[in-house]
Amino acid sequence: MLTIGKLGAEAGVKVPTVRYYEQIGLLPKAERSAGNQRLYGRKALERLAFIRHARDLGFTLEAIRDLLSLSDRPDQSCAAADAIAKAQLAEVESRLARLMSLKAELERMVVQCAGGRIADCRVIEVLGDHSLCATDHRHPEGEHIA
Amino acid sequence: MLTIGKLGAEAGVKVPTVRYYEQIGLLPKAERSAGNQRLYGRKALERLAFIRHARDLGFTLEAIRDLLSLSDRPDQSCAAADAIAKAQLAEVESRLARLMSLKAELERMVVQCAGGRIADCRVIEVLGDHSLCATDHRHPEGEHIA
DNA sequence: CCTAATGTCTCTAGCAACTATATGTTCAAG
DNA sequence: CTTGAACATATAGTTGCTAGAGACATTAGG
Repeated sequence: MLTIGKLGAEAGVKVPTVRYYEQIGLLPKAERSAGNQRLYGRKALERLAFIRHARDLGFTLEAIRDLLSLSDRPDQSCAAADAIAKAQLAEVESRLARLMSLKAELERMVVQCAGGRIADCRVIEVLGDHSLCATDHRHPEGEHIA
Repeated sequence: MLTIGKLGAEAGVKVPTVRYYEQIGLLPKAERSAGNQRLYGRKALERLAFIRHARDLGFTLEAIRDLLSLSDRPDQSCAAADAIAKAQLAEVESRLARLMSLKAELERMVVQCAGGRIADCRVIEVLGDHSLCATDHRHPEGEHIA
């Protein structure tokens, strides 16, 4: 049996985060020792590693909640899990596309800064006037990049 | 003079967000009409557009605060603005790199899902076992992608 | 066996950057 | 002159944690 600290270290998750996951119901309530400390077995470690890994991949906790509830019922079709992963992939792709154009714009901003005065600063100038953009970053619905 | 709604529409920023920016001091306190409604001129619109655009580029409000205070004193060197933009560029590049490897992994996850049962689901399997990753996404310091 | 250090417990509050909700006031159109 | 949209304030909620306070548990050293 692992204490919360060992568990966190094994899974690469901080202790308060583990408690937080329990609090919001992503992890089941842990067994307790005689002295009221949380104790975890191998199953909890696997579940936490799953969560950690999915977070790394950019899944939201809500998506992870869905994936976990799917994997808790292993005899159903994998279509739902596939759909979640595909949605995640689509989101990653769109973030990628946006970031690439941002990178291009930032590079344009940065090149010409050779110590001039602010008044001539390309950075400030570009930021002040959207029409100088090469690409169009308008968002459909208040969506901002993270 | 524009009311807050027109201003927001012009700049592509929602009304509560404009008020929020005023509250945290990114925008100066607006003039008020006889009936206590905020009124904005062209300068405020430009400042808001600047903020909006910088947010689109992924700058934090703190970075934007710095950029704004730089542009308020236009006779200094543009080195500081350049540094902020370069830091932003570096961050964008690192996000890009991570996202590209995530994309690859998600694609690997998704391909093999042809309606099998959850028990054999590649999505769940890959998420459950980090060792199946082609690439290594471990973070140096608890840093998670947004 | 005792002590000191570390680890754990709960609870609350804070972070970014907004967004939503509730309740009330002002303004412009018909 | 009335109605309804747009405005005002204030508070609380969102996501995914992180940090702090103050008290109890456990473990390693002497």
